[in-house]
Amino acid sequence: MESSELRKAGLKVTLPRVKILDILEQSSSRHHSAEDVYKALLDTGEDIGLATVYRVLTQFEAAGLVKRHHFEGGHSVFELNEGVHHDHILCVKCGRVDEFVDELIEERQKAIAARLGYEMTDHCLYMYGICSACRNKSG
Amino acid sequence: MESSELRKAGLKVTLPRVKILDILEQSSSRHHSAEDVYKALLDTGEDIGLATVYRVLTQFEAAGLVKRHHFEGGHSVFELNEGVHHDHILCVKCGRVDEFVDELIEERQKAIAARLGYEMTDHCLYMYGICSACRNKSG
DNA sequence: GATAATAATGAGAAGCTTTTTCATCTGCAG
DNA sequence: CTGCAGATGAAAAAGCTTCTCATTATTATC
Ligand SMILES: [Mn+2]
Ligand SMILES: [Mn+2]
Ligand SMILES: [Zn+2]
Ligand SMILES: [Zn+2]
Repeated sequence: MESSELRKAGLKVTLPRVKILDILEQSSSRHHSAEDVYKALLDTGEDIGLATVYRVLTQFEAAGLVKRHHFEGGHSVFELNEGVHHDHILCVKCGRVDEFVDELIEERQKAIAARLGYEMTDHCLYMYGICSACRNKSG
Repeated sequence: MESSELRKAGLKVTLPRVKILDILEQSSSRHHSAEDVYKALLDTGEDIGLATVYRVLTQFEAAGLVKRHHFEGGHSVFELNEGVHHDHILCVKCGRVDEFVDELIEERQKAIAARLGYEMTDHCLYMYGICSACRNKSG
């Protein structure tokens, strides 16, 4: 239940927070912009302000409930934090997103950070390309 | 000489383009925001508009003269395109940037894209951490 | 269940980076 | 040298995100 997750995260259980968490958990897609979430709220008849959506998503991020990404194009994209790190590959034609994990890459990254004297706090790997569906469509 | 590089890229040799290319080539740092370039122009007494800086950098990117990156924080960062792909690790305290290439990671990325059915067009790996200088300073 | 203290919300204004508009200017082909 | 396509600068606008502040909701306490 959402309310216990919110309480566990040290957040008051308010209607906007419950509804936003609900959308993140129930939606068929994993990656949402703030605008996506806002529109989904409107669709379900909830009258929640865009400023609140941004605020709540930022709080969820601080609480570790969601992860924020910066896919090409500048704006932020959020997804539920399931606790397992993964990276992304995006189709530049249709916006499809696939996720993957590669332990060998993760290891190499750690080694590189260590060699360059950094204590790594975060890392992200974005690949961009044309998915097979889009290649079949447009040649 | 800058003018021949510009001509080779199919761009008219104008004062703003020459000066901006000059800054990218002469500056001690490799990675510049549009604002950085604009300020550097002001410092050298050139009265070139910020809109022109953005326009020219975007044209340079299209011409392959520079690479654009999106480091954490949203705004674009530009560097001269020396033709060799590389990735970046950034210090979240002081903003230091180091560059690296890892052939093994590059290979794995290609394999992953192929496995997921993508024809890769671009990829970037960003690591964030605390550099050794900053760790020694603040414990 | 009612009350008070505290935190959250919504609407709109504002902030920041980047792009667009448009009148003026400039590089360069002829 | 001339003329014109293309480039420029200033200001306005766009797009995403954050801030402000008056109002409202939640939660701890009685
Ligand atoms: Mn994901
Ligand atoms: Mn670089
Ligand atoms: Zn696609
Ligand atoms: Zn540092």
